[in-house]
This record gives sequence, structure tokens and C-alpha cells, in this order.
Amino acid sequence: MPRDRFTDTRDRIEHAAIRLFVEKGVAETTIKDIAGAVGVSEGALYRHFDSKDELVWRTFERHYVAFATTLEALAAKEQTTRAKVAAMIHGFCRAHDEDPVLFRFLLFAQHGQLAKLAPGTPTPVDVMRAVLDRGIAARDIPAQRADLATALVFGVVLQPVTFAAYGRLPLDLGSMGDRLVAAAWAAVTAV
Amino acid sequence: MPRDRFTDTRDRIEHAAIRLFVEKGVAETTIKDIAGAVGVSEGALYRHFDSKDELVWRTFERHYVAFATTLEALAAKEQTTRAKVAAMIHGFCRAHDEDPVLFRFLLFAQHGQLAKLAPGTPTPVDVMRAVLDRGIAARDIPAQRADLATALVFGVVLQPVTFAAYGRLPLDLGSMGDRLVAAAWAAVTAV
Amino acid sequence: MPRDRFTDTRDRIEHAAIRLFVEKGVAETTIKDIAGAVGVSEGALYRHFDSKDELVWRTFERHYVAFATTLEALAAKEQTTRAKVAAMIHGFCRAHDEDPVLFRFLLFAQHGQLAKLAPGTPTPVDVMRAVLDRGIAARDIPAQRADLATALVFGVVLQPVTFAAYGRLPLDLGSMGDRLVAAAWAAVTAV
Amino acid sequence: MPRDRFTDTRDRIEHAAIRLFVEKGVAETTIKDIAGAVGVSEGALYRHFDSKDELVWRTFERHYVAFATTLEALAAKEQTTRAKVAAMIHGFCRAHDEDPVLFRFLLFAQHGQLAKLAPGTPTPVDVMRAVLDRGIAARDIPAQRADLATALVFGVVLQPVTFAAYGRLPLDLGSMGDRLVAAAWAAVTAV
DNA sequence: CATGAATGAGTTTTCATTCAT
DNA sequence: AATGAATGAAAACTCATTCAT
Repeated sequence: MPRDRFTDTRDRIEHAAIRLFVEKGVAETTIKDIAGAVGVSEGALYRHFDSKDELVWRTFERHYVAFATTLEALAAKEQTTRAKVAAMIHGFCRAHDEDPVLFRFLLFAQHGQLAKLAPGTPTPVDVMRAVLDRGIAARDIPAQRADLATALVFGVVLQPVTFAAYGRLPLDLGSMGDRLVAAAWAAVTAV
Repeated sequence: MPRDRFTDTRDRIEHAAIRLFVEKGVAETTIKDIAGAVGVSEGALYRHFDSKDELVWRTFERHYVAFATTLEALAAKEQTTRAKVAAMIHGFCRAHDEDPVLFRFLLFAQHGQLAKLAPGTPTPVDVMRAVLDRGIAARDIPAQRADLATALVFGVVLQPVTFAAYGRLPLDLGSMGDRLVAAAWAAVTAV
Repeated sequence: MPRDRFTDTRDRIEHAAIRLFVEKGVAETTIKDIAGAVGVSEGALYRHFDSKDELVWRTFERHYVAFATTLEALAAKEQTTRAKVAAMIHGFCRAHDEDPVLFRFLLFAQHGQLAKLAPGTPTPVDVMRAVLDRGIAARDIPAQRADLATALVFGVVLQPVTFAAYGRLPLDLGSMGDRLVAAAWAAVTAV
Repeated sequence: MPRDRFTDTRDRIEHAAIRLFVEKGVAETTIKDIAGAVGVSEGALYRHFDSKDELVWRTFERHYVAFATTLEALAAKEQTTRAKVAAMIHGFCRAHDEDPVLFRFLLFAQHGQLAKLAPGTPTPVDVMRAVLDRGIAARDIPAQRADLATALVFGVVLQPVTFAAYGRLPLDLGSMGDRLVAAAWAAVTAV
């Protein structure tokens, strides 16, 4: 039991923290809240994280970068621009549906954290932008500012996540995947 | 006259607060920060607002409701669904360009505040949703969940705001207004 | 009353802190101790000092530099090396006798603080060393390493302070001033 | 051989602790610091010492008393007061040069520990004072307060140690031994 | 004997809010 | 109305010590 408890205390902290961060907000979540949710003392958290800031940041960065990597792999598997975009959008939906709480954390906690990313770190935005940029160069997509195209695709995908978080849409974005792909592609090509 | 000075100070407080809220986050902004930015003492703020929470809430509510009202009026002036949506999107752009900081505050600071709105209060989301819902009923827009359609339009409009906040897009959304209308309409009709 | 209390709260904090630092040690003195001794809340201290470290450092630096300046002035008034040294030693005694607690703070709290002094800052050691160095150059004192001579004079003067702190010697060093001058001079010239 | 390893670990702990105590101060040195420096776990320290306080105290007392005993033996070998004082001062220098870090620990860490010494325990100060006291009685030294004479000798010897710790003097006091003897004797006889 | 996660009591620090002037 | 020192409650963080393995 100690091994098990030991091994995943860090994970349990991260899990509980993410959930609380999404529920109440990062600043509104105290170390006491997290410790209480995990069932350990407050001091125990500091064996696993140097500070609350570090807990937030490490958690954010790890999953954020991992997600960017996942998106990149999904895009790499496809040939056409549309297929790449579709694969990535389905990747967003899958990531969301697998762990909506984590996805919301990445979406809502960005503000303070994005600036801390090391300059060259690839982000989901970068990955999408690169695909769209090449699609524009290849004339798969009408000529336009790549950043705007990226914003349109992200908006089409992420706003439903926000609506789902507020209960305005169901939690399984997967079921809307094809629709979101169609909408995003239409938005991007509607010049 | 005292009224003027009072009003003026109150406005300056609100302005400074909004700016700081957007820059650092609501929880991360202290009364001291705001007082310092305005150039008054900390205690003086309490002549104008009962509490920090009230300052946040009042500021948010006032502008949020006003913006919903503006949107409603813009939509009412138009006849067709598309024209109503277009008018509202241009309304978003205008509101953003006139005061990007305020717009970001309304967009980003929502989390804690939205739940406080009195149940019946009309929000921008409600206004847009009503127009789209009627558009679906009138077959101006293909049959679909009105909430999803609303999310798509909001996503197309608000994500560029986020990108602008991060410097990925220029601050004048107005110049992209027609493009956003086309994109939003394409997204909504791309069933 | 408010004016008075207001004006010297900072001084009262410094006074109480110095006394406690000398009595129990800097690390062993808590903010609570200091606040309790002054009769204010713990939070109140932070209006006057940014942190405990800053309280220690500011207090140390201010008095340490002031004392160096005092010594310099005392030396400047005299012509001969011996007279300069004598004046400084009497300055030490006077400073000690006027406020033994402050003097001990400067003597005992040095360890952590000395390294923080800005590179060029003149210290009592520097002042004494400069006088002795010139004395050696002028052959008023036998040729020797100026640092050693400085150490000898400081040892002769400061060790009695330590003994006084432990109750082995009376608190009025002033009464031993001439003796200390004689001893220091003898030590320095006994090559 | 458990004994050897045990002893060895214990010594390594003591060594590392002393070094850290001198570098950062006793209160500023954590059990974690010491364990890290030794390369063992934190819990392991408690096999060798009951508590941090005990570690500090035991380490201090052992070396402090041993040094007093050494001084006493050195003095006992000599006949005249001057020879006794000279032998002791050379003993100080030798002790310092053999292990400057340990010597500094005994010198600087005293504050909290001196009061814990059992009332009759002979200290270096006592040993020196006894010799000087008898020297005064025998008129080898001019009549004066024995405590002051002791302070002068200690000051002449220990201040160079402090200067060496700060890099103002070289680490081998041995080379200055005769000079320090001459200075100390001059200081004491310069009534 | 060793490990190192966990504890828990303390310590420092923050900050919205109050209040005497 | 304005001031800003002071409060007090809560937050983040530290660390000697314990304990199950």
C-alpha cells in the first residue's frame, strides 16, 4: 500500500488540483483545499511541488505540450490540408471527451501560464497555424492571414467546449466532431 | 462640483481596475494596485465601492448588460437572419475596437461573474441564440441545435479577440468584420 | 496621539527588533515576537518593512554605515595616527555605552549581513584600516600588514564588548577607554 | 564492521553540519541540508543524533571542552606566565590552522550553546583567565582586572580568526603566532 | 540501519477592510 | 471625501521529527 500511495500521491495531487482549479479558479483554490481533497497534510504538497505556482505551471505545461505533440502526430498522419485539420479537430474532441476537466484547465488556465512557456515551445496554436499556413501556400485554402484562419478554427472548436462547461452543450464533443470539421473548414474557406 | 469629481473618481477607479484585471487577473489585482494606479488612497476606494467583489461585479454587470442591449437593438433593426447576425458581429467588432481592454474584461472575467446574473437577465449569448433559433425555425439556417450554432458564431468572433489580446492579430477587428460575418455564416450553414 | 504613534511606529519596531535580535538571535526572533513587543499586529509590521529579512538588513545597514561615518569624522579631527586611533576607540566606547544593545546587534548580526553591503560602502573596518595604513606609510607604526594591525585594534576593542555582553565586564567601556587605547597601540607597535 | 561505518557516518554528519553551520548559520541550516551534504536520508540523521539541537550541542561541547583541555595542558607545561600565554596562543593558532572551519564553529556558534555548559565546565576563557589571574598575583603582569586582560588576549587572537574567515588575512595563523604573542603581551602589560 | 513520504505545529506573508484623524 | 496606519483572518510556506517499509 505505501508503494502505491507513494507512487501516485503526486498524480493524485495534480488531479485534485486540476479539478479544483477548474471548479473554483486557480487563485481561489488554496493549498488547504487541494490537500483536503487528496487527503494529505498541507505540508505534504511541498514534497512534490516547490510552490503553488510551480504546481500550476508544471501541470499546465506538461499537458499543454503533450497535447501539442499529439496534435502534431495526428496531422502528420494525413496528407491533405483538410484531412490534417479534420484529424486535429477530432483530436481536440477526443482529448476533451476523455478528460473534460483537464481540457478545461488547459483552456481556462492559459492566461497566466502561456507567457511562461519557453520561447520555442510548440503549442497547439503553433501546430494548427503551421498546417493552415502550408495549406494556404498550397492553395488548399484561399489566401488569407494564417493567424486569422487559425483563430477561426480554434474558435469553432473551443467555444463549444466553453458552452459544454456551462452546460449549454453536452459533454461529448465527439458526436459533433464531423460537424465542427465542416464548420471550421467552411469558416476558413469562406473568403 | 462634487458630483462631477465623484463621478470622475469612480470612473477612473473602474477604468484602472478593468485594465489591471485584464493584465493580471482579478484575484491577482489588489486594492492597493488599483488605488496606486488611480492615485488615491486605499481607503478612498471604499467610498465608491462597498467591496472589491462589488467593484468587480458592478463593473461587469453594467457593461455586460449594456452590451447585450446594444446587440439586441442592432438585431432588431434588421429583417433577415443573416443581416441580424451580421449586424451583431459588427457590433462585437465595434465594441472591441472602441475599448479592447473593457471587451477583454467582459470576455475573460466572466467565470466568477456569470453565475451571479439574475436568472432572467438577457446576455449577449441569449440575444444571439434567440436570433439563430428563430432563423432555424424560419429555415434561414439549416436545422441544428441552436446552442451549437451560437457557439460557432461566438467562437468565430471571440477567438480573434483572444488572438488580438496576445498580439497574434491586430487590434482593429473592424477591418475583419465582413470576413468574420462570412466565416460565421458559413460555419452555421455548413451542415 | 495618532501622529505620535504613527510617526514612531517604525522606530519602535526597529528598537524592539534589535533588542530581541540581541537577546534571542535573529533567526529565533519571530515577527510575532516583535509585533507583541511593540504592541501592534503582525500584519502592521509589513507596512513598515517588506519582509523580516529587509527589517534586519535595513536596520543593520543604516546603523552600520552611520557608525562608520562617525568614526571617519572622529579620525579626521585628529592629526597624528595615534590620536586618530585613540579618537576612534573612544568612539567605539561611546557608541557602545550609549546603546549597548544596538552595538551588540551590529557586532553579532554581521554574519549574514556584511555580504549584502554594496561593494564600495565604507565600513568601520575600512575606516580603521585606512588610518592604520597611512600610519604605517608614515612610519608612525612599524611596517606590518595593515589588515593584521586592524584586526589587533578591533580585537582589543570588540572582545571587551563581548565580555560585557556575557557579564564578564561592566557595561561602561568608557571607563576603560584609555586603557583600551594603550593596549591597542601597544599591540600594534609591538612588532 | 558496523561500528566503523557507524562511526564514520556520524563523523561525516558532524563534519558536514559544522561546515554548513559556519557557512549559513546554525538556524539557517536544515536537516535536509545536512543530509544532502552527507548523502544520506533525513531520517538517517536521527539514528545518530536525537535532534538537531543535540547535534549542535554535542558537537560544540565535545570540541569546546577538548580545546580547553588542550590549552590547559599547554599552559601546564610552561613555567612563566609569559610562556604559558605564548603556549596557549600558539595552541589557538594550531587549532585554527588544523581545522579552520571547526574553529570558526566554536567561535561563532557559541551564542546559543555557552549557556548550556554545566556550571563548572572549564572553558578556554576560564583557562586563560586563570593563568592571567595568577600572573597578576605574581606581578608578572601589572595589576588589572583579570577579565579585561583575558578579553585583550582573546581579542588579539580571535579577531584575526574573524578576519581570516572573511578573507582579510591568510588562513595560516601559525605564521603570525609570535606576532600575536607579542601583541597580546604588549596589550596586557601596557597599563 | 536506511529511506523518504508524511505530519503538524509554527512562521512568514498577504490583503480586504476598518477607523481615527 | 480622503488618508493611510492598523487590523485580523487566512493564505503560503518551512522544517524538525516520525514512521511504515
